[in-house]
Amino acid sequence: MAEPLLTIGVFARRSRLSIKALRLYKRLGLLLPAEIDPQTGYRRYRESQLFTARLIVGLRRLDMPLSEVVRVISVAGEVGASVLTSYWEWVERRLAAQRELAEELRQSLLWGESRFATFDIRERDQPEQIVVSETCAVDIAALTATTADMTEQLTRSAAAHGGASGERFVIYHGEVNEDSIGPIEICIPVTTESTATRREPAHRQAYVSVTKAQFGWPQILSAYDAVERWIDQHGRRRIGSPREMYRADFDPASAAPTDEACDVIFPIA
Amino acid sequence: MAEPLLTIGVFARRSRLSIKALRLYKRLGLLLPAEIDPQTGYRRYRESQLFTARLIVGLRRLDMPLSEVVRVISVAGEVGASVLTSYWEWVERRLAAQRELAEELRQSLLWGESRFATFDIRERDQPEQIVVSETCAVDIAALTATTADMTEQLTRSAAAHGGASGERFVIYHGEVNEDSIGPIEICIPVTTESTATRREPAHRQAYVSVTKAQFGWPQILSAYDAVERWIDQHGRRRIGSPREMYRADFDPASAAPTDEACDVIFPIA
DNA sequence: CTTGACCTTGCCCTTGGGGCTGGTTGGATC
DNA sequence: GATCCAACCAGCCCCAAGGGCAAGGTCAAG
Repeated sequence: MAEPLLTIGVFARRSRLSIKALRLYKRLGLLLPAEIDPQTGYRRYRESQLFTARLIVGLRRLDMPLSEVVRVISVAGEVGASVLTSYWEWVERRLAAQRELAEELRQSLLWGESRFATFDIRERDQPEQIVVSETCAVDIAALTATTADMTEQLTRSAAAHGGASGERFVIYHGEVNEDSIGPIEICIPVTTESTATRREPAHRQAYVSVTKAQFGWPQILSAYDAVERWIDQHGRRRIGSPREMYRADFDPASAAPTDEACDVIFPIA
Repeated sequence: MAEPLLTIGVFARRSRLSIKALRLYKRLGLLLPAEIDPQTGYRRYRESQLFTARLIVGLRRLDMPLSEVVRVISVAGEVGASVLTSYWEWVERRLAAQRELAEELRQSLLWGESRFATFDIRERDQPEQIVVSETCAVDIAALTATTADMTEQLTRSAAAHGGASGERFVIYHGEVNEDSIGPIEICIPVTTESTATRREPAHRQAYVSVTKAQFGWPQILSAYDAVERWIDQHGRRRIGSPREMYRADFDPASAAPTDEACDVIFPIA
């Protein structure tokens, strides 16, 4: 016997989707009515479609975008479950980062701008360096993984050039903002020159040391800003892209929030 | 000496807000330029406004709506921090609920519709009851708290009418959906009639017991649906609003997932 | 036959901007 | 003084994921 067909109103009530949503999902091909009366345009749904509809309700309550919902329901079963799992892991990662940021912002609100004053900007001369380097463009999500990868590669490369002779640094040639990072160049100083190395010219630099607590995104922007402000106020002039030099002995996992993680550096005239 | 004014471009770069966002925030009164050239319309920002701008960047990264961001930055300091804190608590609460739901959905994807078949729908006669009751409309977020509140009130009221003579139940007179709940009526059966009581007439009812695991939102909808389907398929007819009757011995904190939490009930003809 | 509930499409609204266009302006150079 | 380009302005349409409403067609009960 044929499954009874439900009108859109009944289907909406029983699925807890709105009629508007059902029409949208039909347009998007997400949940197609079992049949559409060619005369009247009335939609009819099968009762068995309620399962899919409820699944969509649930996934939307997780704020999963419809484009991803499509992927889950079109390949239901284990594959769909794995899409859901990886989406949820993404949500949890994002939330963990936001949670840290929320705490930072709370402190910032309580202490006001005083945090800005605590930066201790200095200047120094940086002699010429021979470096092995690699340039790439990544977004902020992939930043950590990519730099780790590239650092490992470069460390091997450095070994072939007399070994690292200083601490690695990253030059941010392009704009660094929330969802895209201009080209970045990872450099490791080495002792021996070759065709695989380049010379980073000597220059004077203004810099500040930032702690692990100040190192995250976007907290570190305050450090950049403090240095830029210092440069303005002290009549210096920027002459190159900013860079970050990492402490070799810094381990994000074990470091205390007040341990120094890196220097934020601007070359100046 | 006067603070130097920054053009919108410079201010955007240093705050990491987009020019588009800055223009929007001006329209909304969220972050007003220090001055606007009456001839050219060029905006100029004070350097000190960078602090606010960065705060906004951070709050937006927490997905805080601009309407709430306004509240934080307009009352910065402790009050702003408390707005942030309560927003963040809301986020965490929401995420905790979503996390549970995600796990439910994962199971659902893996097991398919088989979960539907496990409902054991029955019918029974419900004799007339004398009840003390209270009706209100709440949204789903306040549902738990409100019902707890009202239950407490009614329990006291019931004590004045001979004490509770049965298990409390809630009649859902209106549509129950994600962000609004039609009027709900909380009822406690009592022994003694008075002007504060009403009679709930005798009727036959179809019902199913749901476990703690099925009790959450929107999982419980499957139970409602199973009963409705049963009613259709067995030629019965609904004659009233659905209700949930809670087990007196059910404690959400200590119950196992398979413990029965309540009955989902539809009066039938 | 009428009434009211239900259904259709279509248009504009939301949030927080992004993208693009066309028209000024500012500062530097020729 | 002329030119040139980068920066700036306002204004328009676009996104997701629908909500609200209007104008009109359909269905079933009384």
